[in-house]
Amino acid sequence: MIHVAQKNRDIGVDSSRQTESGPKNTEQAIMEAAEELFLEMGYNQATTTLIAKRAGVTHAMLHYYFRTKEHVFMKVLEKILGELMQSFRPVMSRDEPFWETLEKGISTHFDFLAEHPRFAPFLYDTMIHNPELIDRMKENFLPVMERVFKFHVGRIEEEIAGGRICRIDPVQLMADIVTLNLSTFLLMPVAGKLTGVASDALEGSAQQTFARPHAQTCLPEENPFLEARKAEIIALVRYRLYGKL
Amino acid sequence: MIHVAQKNRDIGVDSSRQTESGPKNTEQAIMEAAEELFLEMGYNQATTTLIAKRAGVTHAMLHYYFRTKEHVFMKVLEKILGELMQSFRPVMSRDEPFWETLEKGISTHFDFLAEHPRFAPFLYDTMIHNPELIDRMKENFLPVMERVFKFHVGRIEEEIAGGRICRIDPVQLMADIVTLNLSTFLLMPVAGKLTGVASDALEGSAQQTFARPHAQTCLPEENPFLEARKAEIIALVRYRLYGKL
DNA sequence: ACATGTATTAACAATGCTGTTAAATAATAT
DNA sequence: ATATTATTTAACAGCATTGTTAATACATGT
Repeated sequence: MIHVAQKNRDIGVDSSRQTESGPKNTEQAIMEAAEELFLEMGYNQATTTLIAKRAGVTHAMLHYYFRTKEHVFMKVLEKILGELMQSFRPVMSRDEPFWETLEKGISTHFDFLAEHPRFAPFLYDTMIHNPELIDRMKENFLPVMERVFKFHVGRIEEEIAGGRICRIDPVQLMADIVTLNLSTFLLMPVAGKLTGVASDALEGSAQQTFARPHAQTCLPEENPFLEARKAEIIALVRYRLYGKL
Repeated sequence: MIHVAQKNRDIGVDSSRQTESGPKNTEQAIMEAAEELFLEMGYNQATTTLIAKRAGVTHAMLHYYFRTKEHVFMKVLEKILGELMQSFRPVMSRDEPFWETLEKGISTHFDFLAEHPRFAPFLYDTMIHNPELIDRMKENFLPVMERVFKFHVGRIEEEIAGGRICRIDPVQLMADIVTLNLSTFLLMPVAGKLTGVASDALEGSAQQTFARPHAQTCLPEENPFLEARKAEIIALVRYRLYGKL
């Protein structure tokens, strides 16, 4: 195997002004391999040796560029959470009607998870097995999430006060939305195993988890199951708020 | 430390006719410690050395009674899944009206997860990181789960055909129910970390995960949050089926 | 050409994990 | 009492993992 960094050095690649994707210098090759493997297998299972191997680099290089496994992980997590935070920027408009905003919020959340199908399992796994790693990241991304959350809770409360939707605990409704969206990518792949039935409906769609490493994105528009699932989640919330028994 | 088996042998305890709970003979002490640790930390993190230590037994004893770590795990999993299957027995009556049956199904599912709060995280974790262990158990418990699932799908289809509920994909509805219930115990503890808000609402309730090992049960009746959550999930499904926009 | 800092390699140290084994100890049957 | 079987211990083998290090190759400026 020709090691990336060596190869690039041979052909005189300047690592500081790369534009295309794909492995460039050793450090970046390690970062990319690490992101893949951490998302595929979680922190504990993704060994530094494996990461180095996928990066096409000797194992010692990882410890040369990033002192420890934790340092690699923090860099990777930082990158992913940055993308997450960005995706929520356009949802915070007070100019739109309530339902349009809420639907856009649900949809945006769902779409982000669809575009990063391994993010939900990865995050959950990390919180369970390595909560200290998440805690150390909190300061950076928690305030953003909290602002989004409170924005929607506030708007729900306004609508209830105005009698335009049914009385409901806003936190419960947010819990409904968040868990339904996350579950689509967290539990559905596994649900088939439990029921023996849903697996047909899920075929080739949300079926990627840690166990199915290499599916990178799955957009609802291109995937009938995800499209249907997203519509169902929005329907659930709409009936809950506007349906009359 | 006085080792259980030794101690019990000293005082002449007959392991075959024990009735009370708590460690009896060495084998049972290992089983109980293993169940605790597997549920707390998952298969990979629960080392045989740790299990033996908690059982108050030397590490070699574990390999004497159960040849391998896998054998211990299979025994434990068998026990837990047995309890799961039992809990679903009373839900399969065709004599009740549709909504009563469905509500009972939702409630039973929710209550089982509430009584075994670490079961959902544990099962999910095992399916992600050690799917082969689950697969080997499939024959025993999958048919039961599948029968329950198909029973409800069938009844939903009948109700739709009779025009008594709105038209909806039964699999989607089942997905809603299963994921909402599971999520309560799978994602809620973690949701607080993400939003920074829900954590107040969850205080001291579903807050136990792998990270909070020692909470054994949490019944909805004794826990305002869980009671509210269960009611909300049932409400969601009811509005979805019977609500008019 | 040479000096200097950077990148890379291979080998190793330390730790922790699963599983084994030989010997010791206790219980039980005869 | 003695032989036999079941239980327990301590030590160890083998492996994987994280992280280190000493030596080497390369790049670049002078």
